[in-house]
Amino acid sequence: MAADKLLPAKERIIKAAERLFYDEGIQAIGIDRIIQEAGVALNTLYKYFPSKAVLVERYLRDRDVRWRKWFNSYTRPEATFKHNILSLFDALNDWFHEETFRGCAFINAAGEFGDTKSDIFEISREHKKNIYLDVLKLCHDSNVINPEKLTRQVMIIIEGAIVRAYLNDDKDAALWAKEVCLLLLENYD
Amino acid sequence: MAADKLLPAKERIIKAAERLFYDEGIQAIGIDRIIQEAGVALNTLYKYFPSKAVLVERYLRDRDVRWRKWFNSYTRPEATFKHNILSLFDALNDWFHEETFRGCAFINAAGEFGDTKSDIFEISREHKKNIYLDVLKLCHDSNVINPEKLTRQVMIIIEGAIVRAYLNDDKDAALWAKEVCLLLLENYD
DNA sequence: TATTTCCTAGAACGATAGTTCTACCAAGCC
DNA sequence: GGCTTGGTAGAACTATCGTTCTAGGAAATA
Repeated sequence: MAADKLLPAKERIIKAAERLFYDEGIQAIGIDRIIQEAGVALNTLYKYFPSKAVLVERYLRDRDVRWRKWFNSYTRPEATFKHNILSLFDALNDWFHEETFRGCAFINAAGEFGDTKSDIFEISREHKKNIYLDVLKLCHDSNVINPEKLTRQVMIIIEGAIVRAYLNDDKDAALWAKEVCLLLLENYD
Repeated sequence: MAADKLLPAKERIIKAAERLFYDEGIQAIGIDRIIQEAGVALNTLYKYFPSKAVLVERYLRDRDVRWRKWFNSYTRPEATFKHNILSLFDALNDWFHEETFRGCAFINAAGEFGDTKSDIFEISREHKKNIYLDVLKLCHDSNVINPEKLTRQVMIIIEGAIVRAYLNDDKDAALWAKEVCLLLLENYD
């Protein structure tokens, strides 16, 4: 409907799909809703994306890159690894308070399709692994004995905060999580 | 197909629906699959459940009760609250190592439907709140100053472990989580 | 024997949604 | 002018799926 007519059609499709998929779920959104929201013809969509599945993949892969880029932007190379890890919870806190927050797109996608649609599930797994690796890189800069273990525990706190913020509507979950993480970082052997 | 013919039809339907919904997702399972798995006729299903939505609700409500009953069975009234809370992670550890583990049914359901199908989303929210209240009750038996805050933080660790165990295939997530929780309990003001 | 209850088998309806097809328009370029 | 490119509009095909309908069987009860 009210899509920016300035962008080329393909970009408008991607933008519309992303918003709708995240807001209302992948299976809940039909092609019709997407072309309506993007303001393009049905033919145009199928010209750029041969099937809905391809568009969904594109949505997830794009979001993986963009989300992590945004997430990591809260860290700085010159800061201590403790400071950087704690900063991630500031990112979460900002996210949770956004009007558009509707949980983790990948947890939701995995919930929609499970192992059955293995493509989508695998992308979700990769996303989670990618975040893990990003955090692991932060820990590697420290003199922590077991960075893998620490990263796993940090990731547990991060994922838990996301779920709580969404399903328990606890928008301050990042604050409580940050406290726990601080405790973890200070008491780490 | 190979359903116990001993149980009455309604029970077989519930059992089949539960297994299929949890294993493959709610939207992924059609009525046909359920009646096939339960070994009942289509008419029989519609006799007991006027619509799929009703059956889904039944599935979720039943699972909420059963899951929490199982979860709480790891605690004992005579034990200290610290011991009881840590025992919850033993429960999670057992769960994660089950062959049938496929994450939290309610996180998955919420991911499938989002706020759109508000009934299902609300049941998922209630489930999460119920667990929170169960844990809060454990904390109330202690002399902790701020039991609500502690409970929130414990819940973050629990939810995080579940997500990690599922989406990162980290079956030992409960062990790392238990360590974090121990740290939290020992350093609590 | 008649009747009710519980169940089965399978066709059929109706809506939705992904996908394809036909027809057409406007702009830029050779 | 003719051709390609990129787009629109909308009908139509196809499959799936939730749901309803018809017909009938088997066992218990009156």
